[in-house]
Amino acid sequence: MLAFKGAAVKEEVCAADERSVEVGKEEQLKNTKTEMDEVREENDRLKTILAHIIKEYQHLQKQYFDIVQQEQSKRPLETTNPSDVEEPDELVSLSLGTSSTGQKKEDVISTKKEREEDGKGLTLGLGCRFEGTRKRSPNEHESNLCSNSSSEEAKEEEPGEPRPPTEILMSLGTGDDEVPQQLPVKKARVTVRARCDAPTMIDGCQWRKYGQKIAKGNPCPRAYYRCTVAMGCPVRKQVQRCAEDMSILITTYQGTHNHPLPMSATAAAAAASMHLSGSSASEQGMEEAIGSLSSSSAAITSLSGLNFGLLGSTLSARQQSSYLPIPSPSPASSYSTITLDLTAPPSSTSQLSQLGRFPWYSSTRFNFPSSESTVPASWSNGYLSHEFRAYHDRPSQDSFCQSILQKAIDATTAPALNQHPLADTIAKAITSDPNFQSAVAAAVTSYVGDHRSRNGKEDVTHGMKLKRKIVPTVRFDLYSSIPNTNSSVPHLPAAMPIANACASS
DNA sequence: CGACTTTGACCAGCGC
DNA sequence: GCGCTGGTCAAAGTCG
Repeated sequence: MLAFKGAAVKEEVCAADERSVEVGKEEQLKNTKTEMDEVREENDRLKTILAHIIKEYQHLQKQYFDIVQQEQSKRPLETTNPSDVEEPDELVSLSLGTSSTGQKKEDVISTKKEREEDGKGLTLGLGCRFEGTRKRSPNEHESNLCSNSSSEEAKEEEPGEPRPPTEILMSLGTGDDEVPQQLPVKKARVTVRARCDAPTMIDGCQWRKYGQKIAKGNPCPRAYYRCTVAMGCPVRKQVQRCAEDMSILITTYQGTHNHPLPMSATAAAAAASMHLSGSSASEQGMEEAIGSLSSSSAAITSLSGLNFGLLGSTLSARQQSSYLPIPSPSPASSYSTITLDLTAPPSSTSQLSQLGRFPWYSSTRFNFPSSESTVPASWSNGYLSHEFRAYHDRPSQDSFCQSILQKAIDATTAPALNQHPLADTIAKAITSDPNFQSAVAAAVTSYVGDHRSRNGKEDVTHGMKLKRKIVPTVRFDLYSSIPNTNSSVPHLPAAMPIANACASS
């Protein structure tokens, strides 16, 4: 009897176990389904983003052709009136860097050629203009983010041969891939410092090593890589370990991608743009320049690159070569270097307290508890998914990131004593993702590439070179759209609030 | 065998 | 003009 009872109890226990197992399986199934749904939603969202990007691209292309046509129709007049070439009104309206004539007044010794360069500054000339608040040497004049275009053109251009705005416009954002046309130029560079054990950071692009050299002041060899994603892509990167801390990998990007970025890198760009856009960049004149552009969606979306560029220029205005605790690759060079320091130890408000001194630098100086920046397969879609979900998990992404930006900006403008624990907390939260370093790195590549023209290739069909400066558009689209979890439609207007947030500084 | 890396040579820019 | 340095080239070597 007892034995029977015992058997019955056993059976009950077994049944209970089976039920619990079934329940567990059901829950697992449920979770899996939920995850699948999330992935599906995310996929849809990405599709929407892609569609939007394409749409924007087409829109910009159309606008560009319109401008080309307009310029072509005006060309005869311009050839008879060289003064127009020096300061083309339309360039001013389109130029992010020529809106201020005050700058030219400051350049007492500016020659005609220099003025021509100013006229050519256009989008990348942004930095030039905002650096106008200080005196610059001729060298410095080239050494900023705008130098990509302006200095290149200055060298490409034969002195005394002012180009009509059309040509100037065409050559803007010139791709470095146009080797035959380009002499060695001074370019904006972006340096990323990150703790990384791998020889190089995985940033979504393919790189081929083409050289290695021992640089002065650093026993660690510097490796030279070029982008091999597309044939003739001019983007280069230098990788070197920090002499003081071998675990820190210093990656310097320069050049312009002449191809669409891999999705992973593009996505990373979006992720990082969120951070990079949030610095103290906006100045009044900048806003005005932006305003002259903001009549089109292209202009709006250009804010991204604009903003970024401005960040760099703002930075360079205060600190050429910005924050470089390591020996600068080329002290004598007039490169404008933006440094993203991703190596800061976890801490404290003290970092934000530095914002006032190094707005750009500090705005990107978030903590990365994980020292591993190389994430195997991190740039697969899986990573993408992870990355986005990480953002999505946060409520109201826009307000979230804007809050961060705003806080960072507040910290920038506030005295060091007036610190923002909230901002710090948020900064820590958003950067707690171990993949973020790679995200920023990829963003940098993206930026370096996007900063000027993505399609620097010659458009033979028009018998002229099409050098468009539209890529920041794409990146900003991503920026403004990806973080949004609630809306499947990229909400471009988000660009403006963000820009405003920057402007608020 | 092709792609990639290594490494010495070469070139250009800069300072003196 | 010379030397130093960074950056790039290209031949040779390596790897899968």
